[in-house]
Amino acid sequence: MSTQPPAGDALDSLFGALSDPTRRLLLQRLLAKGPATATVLAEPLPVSRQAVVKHLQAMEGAGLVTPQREGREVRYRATPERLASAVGWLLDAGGSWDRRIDRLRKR
Amino acid sequence: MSTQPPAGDALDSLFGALSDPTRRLLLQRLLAKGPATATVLAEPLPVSRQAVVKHLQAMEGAGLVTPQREGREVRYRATPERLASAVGWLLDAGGSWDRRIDRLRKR
DNA sequence: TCCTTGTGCAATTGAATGGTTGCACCTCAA
DNA sequence: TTGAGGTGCAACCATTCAATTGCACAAGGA
Repeated sequence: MSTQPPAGDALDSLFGALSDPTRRLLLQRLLAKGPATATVLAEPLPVSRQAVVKHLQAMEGAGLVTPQREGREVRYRATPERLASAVGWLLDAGGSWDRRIDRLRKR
Repeated sequence: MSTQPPAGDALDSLFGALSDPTRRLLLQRLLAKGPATATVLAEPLPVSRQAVVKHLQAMEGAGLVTPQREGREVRYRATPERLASAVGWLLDAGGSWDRRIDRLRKR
């Protein structure tokens, strides 16, 4: 039930969210170093805080991230469960067409 | 080397290609029923042939499909090897944060 | 109480995207 | 040789998207 039925729309926003390098970076950063606020996340990046906020909102829409208010700040936490949906679709589509996928299946 | 080096750009176009429902559909169709021309692929769809051509070009840019001229037609063949790149990145990013991914890893 | 810091909201801009139509060109079969 | 079917190219349009800026507002700390 959980890794199975990513309805079309969900896959749209999911893959869409992953198609941007900044967003992939944000996701990796959140996964590696834990929750953080948009302001902090924007610091090392060459874009404004607002830009980061928008990216995070897109990611939230895709279910990749969850905002959590704490006092006057908002920490975003990575919720990578949805990544499994993407993997699921890919394995499903790729099926047994590619040896490389079979290899990944079993690794 | 093969499932490894999805340089940023490659992932952009790859996930980007997968973020559109029509393109996912085309890919599945090509995988399921083998190579076909843009004209044929467009028939059951609610969009024009040219729209399909553009989608196929985007997919070609992502390495998901390869055009092959045969006489006066062009058959597009699915080349799902790149899907492994996507899966690779997802597993890498997801790491061991999600039980569901671990499950998929071993299935 | 002030003042600073972090968020949220809105308007704007420029570029990318998805789609269409029209037409020229090439290939092949009568 | 003529005509029909399949492609390719280009212009165009509407929508979405990434990003910026400016400003108002909430929450803590001095």
